[in-house]
Amino acid sequence: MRENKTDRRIQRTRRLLGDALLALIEEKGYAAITVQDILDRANLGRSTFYMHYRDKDDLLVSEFDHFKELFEHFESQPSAKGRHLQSSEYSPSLAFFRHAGGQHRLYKALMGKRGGETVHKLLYPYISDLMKTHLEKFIPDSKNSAVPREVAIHFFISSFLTLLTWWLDHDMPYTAERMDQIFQTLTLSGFNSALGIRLTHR
Amino acid sequence: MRENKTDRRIQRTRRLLGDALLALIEEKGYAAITVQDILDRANLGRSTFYMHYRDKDDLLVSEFDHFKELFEHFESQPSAKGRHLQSSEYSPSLAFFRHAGGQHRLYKALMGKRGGETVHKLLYPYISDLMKTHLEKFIPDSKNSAVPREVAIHFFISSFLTLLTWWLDHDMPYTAERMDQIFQTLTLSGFNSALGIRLTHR
DNA sequence: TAGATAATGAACATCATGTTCATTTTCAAT
DNA sequence: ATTGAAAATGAACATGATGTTCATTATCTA
Repeated sequence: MRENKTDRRIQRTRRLLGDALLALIEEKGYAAITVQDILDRANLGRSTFYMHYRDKDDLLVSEFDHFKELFEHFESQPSAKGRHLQSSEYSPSLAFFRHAGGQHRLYKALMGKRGGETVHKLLYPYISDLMKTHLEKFIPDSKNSAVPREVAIHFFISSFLTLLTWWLDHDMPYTAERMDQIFQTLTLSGFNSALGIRLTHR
Repeated sequence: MRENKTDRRIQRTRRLLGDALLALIEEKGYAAITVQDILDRANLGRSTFYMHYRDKDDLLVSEFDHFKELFEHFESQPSAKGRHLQSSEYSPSLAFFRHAGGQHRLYKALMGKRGGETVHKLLYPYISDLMKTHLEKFIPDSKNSAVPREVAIHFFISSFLTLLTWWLDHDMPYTAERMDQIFQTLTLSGFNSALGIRLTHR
């Protein structure tokens, strides 16, 4: 079958472009990268790029999609490395920290400082959805909490992203487990007193 | 004296450019703005812009400097509106929330989502310095805290910026005092258990 | 009124973007 | 091995933003 081979050829080109992008993000930051930089790095012709992607952002988005696939695959391993998926104790934050530990390069390029705004605009809603689903279980409907529910959730998600980014930008000086524990220590009691609930703090 | 008049003329031009920039940031976000946009909005000639600023970023930085001047002036009013400067209870976060309330436009353009990365790179160190000075007083040297001091401080400052940004982007649905209280509720207990100290929570 | 300084806008060189197209490479099918 | 379809190529091009230059005009002080 031709299709398989052709696909492989296309995938190879795309991977070259994606790898070049990731490497360049680490070197000079996303904003400073030009399409020509990517082409030079990947040793590909100009029109090749536009054959696969609309523009620089489109390539970045496809790298982000790649990250999502990897993460979701990682998550779907029932208990591969992770005894972290036992229903009641499942914590999306720990899953992210763990996965990031194994996918240093991709995570650092996308979520580190040098990744830039575009990624953040994709990342926030993605993590937000995951966390919200998780949090919904714990948050009561109480109207008279000390802090508006919306603000507390935003705080919680932003704190996680802040710490993940910090960790990656500092070359992961602590284990994923320690980072998650730090995250929980910093946010959980505030989150609890804000909403008048108690999340289990492992 | 000639200087006064000339200065006034220059200042007028600069203000036109700055105002145009701020308005455009609110409309389309900093990244999407072109120098020509600013010129059209301000009704000025192309070369006039480059007579005053090196590039778009230079103009933005000067707006940021303007913000700092305003804030420092606001802070130096011994007790203008604020009984918020009584030494022991002084809180930089409340000062910011209050000042932002009175300078909605400038703050929203600079610190809101649409302000972009450049401002954040200026803003973080600025707020960081202010807060650190404030925090130093409370943080002991203890080496065996639950969370590395560096991480806790980063968390604290980032949380503040996150909430300030959220507040501005949502058109300040709460008073400055309420926002500061929210900020303290969300962060202080975590910060305390992280470092094993107790900040006074007004 | 004269002299100095600021503002102007047209023209220009440079650079990145995204498109087009004729040509070449690659590979599966025969 | 040959062929034909899909993919890769790179030169050429149009467009639009950037930042500079300069001769001219406007503005204000002395």
